Amino acid sequence: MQLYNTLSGQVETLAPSDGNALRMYACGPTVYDFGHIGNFRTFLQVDVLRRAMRLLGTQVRHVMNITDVDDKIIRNATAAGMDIDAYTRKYQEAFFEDLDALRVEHPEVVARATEHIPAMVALIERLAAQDIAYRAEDGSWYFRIARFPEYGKLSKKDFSGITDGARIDVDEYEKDSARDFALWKAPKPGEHQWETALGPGRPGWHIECSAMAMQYLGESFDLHAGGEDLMFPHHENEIAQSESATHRTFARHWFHVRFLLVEGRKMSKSEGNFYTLRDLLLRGYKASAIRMLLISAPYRQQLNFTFEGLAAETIAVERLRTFRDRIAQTRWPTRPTTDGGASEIQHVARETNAKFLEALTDDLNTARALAAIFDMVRFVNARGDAGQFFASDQAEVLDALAQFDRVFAVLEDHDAEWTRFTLDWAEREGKLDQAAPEVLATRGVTDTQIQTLVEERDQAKRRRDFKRADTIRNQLGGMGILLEDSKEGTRWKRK
RNA sequence: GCACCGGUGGCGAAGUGGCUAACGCGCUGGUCUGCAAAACCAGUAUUCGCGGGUUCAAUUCCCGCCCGGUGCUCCA
Repeated sequence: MQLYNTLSGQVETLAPSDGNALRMYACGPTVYDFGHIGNFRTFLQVDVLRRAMRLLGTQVRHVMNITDVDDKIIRNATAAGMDIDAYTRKYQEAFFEDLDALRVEHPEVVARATEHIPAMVALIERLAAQDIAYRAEDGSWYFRIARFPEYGKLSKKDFSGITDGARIDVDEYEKDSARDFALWKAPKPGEHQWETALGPGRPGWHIECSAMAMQYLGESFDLHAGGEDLMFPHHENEIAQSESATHRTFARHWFHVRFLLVEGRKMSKSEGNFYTLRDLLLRGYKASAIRMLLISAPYRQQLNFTFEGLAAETIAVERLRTFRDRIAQTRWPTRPTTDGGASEIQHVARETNAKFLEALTDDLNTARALAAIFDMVRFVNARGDAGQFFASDQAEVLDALAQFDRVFAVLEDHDAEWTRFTLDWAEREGKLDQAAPEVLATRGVTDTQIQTLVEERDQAKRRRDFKRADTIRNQLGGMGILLEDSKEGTRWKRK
């Protein structure tokens, strides 16, 4: 795997340093609200990376944190009159449901900040022992940036002008240098706090990732991932804390996912283009199409998320599924002459596999990987139409699709389940009015009902009662069902 | 303002110092079909934000400008 490393600014080989599992840490969500598509682009790209590594035969030990205590959580929980645990639990559950809907593999370890306070305290004490961490008058602890000359090496910033000792009161905390960042925050009245050797309070934001990453992956590990915004200050601070404490390289490889645009603009609530996954599912977009769109452009590219694009990916996913079904379900003829060698189609399937892997290992070029698959689809479909596809070709083509799907994970159709799940959720939350009418129309329709109508139409077709057959097709169409007649019978799918 | 990314057809996007500028979607025409759907075939950017430069040759390298994004203390 050749992967761009933010730290070096170069594309480098990514491999486990110890020859075993790739040890990777990815910054997870702050659970104060439902995840939006921007969050999920990052989680999906990390998913593509870990799936690609596994496809290459590398095991992965992936740790993800859940930030379940921070300013926003405290603010929102207080406003809701809730304990922070009760408040964050809801969003944690929702987060994992959303990951499942998007078929994002769960990390091997999920680490909650509130469950790792002792590890954070120990790390701060380790820094305090070197006088790198210091306690301010109010009881907060800060990291002395002047003691870490390499500060800025990840984000390529020059902080050499930072002077130590100048007392600047930039906010309500007192610190020695304006750039010094909080390791531990003294409690404010009524706030959730922990009694520790450092005094009462709660952790600063950055310390959790350092402490938990090192707890589960060791002081030095292979890869650290996150959204591009986290590069500074979050990741820079993690490096400073960790490397000051251990005098070892924290993470060797840094993976940052570029932000997406929505309809050509940055996504923000004030722009009115801010979407959670659930918003999109309620509008009738399929989870698989959302996954496909968010991973179709390479992670270093600023993807422009549009509804037109989402509709396009819905169709693209459908085309791949239709192709897979066609190859798998058709009774293909036996190859007339067998010279023992691989057929042209078998060659194409193998070449597709090779191109697919080559694209992925080239800095996760998902766009090129997809192009390889679609080239095969077009070629094989054409041969199939021409009667030049044989039963002996089936396995290798399906193999290529399977390999593709180990990374892209869009061929299995769980879309209707997740739409139904989201509708049930919306009903409980009193948000059903946000669902698109077409989505609501499909809601009560069961597979059995559809099957009955499909059979009735087939019978009508057999007695050449096309008027009746078309009536039923229209009826099904109104229920969001699309029919496909073929020699093997009638297939249906939800739009 | 400073730093770093990016601007490729109707939309999303790959890519390269010189071969017909991938792929997906859309659109137009055709084949197939009871009609559709699916699938296939053909067509759909003389051109890669704008201006200048380097070069035998630039979309690809350099400079300037315009536009978008990110960071500059807690937003994936």
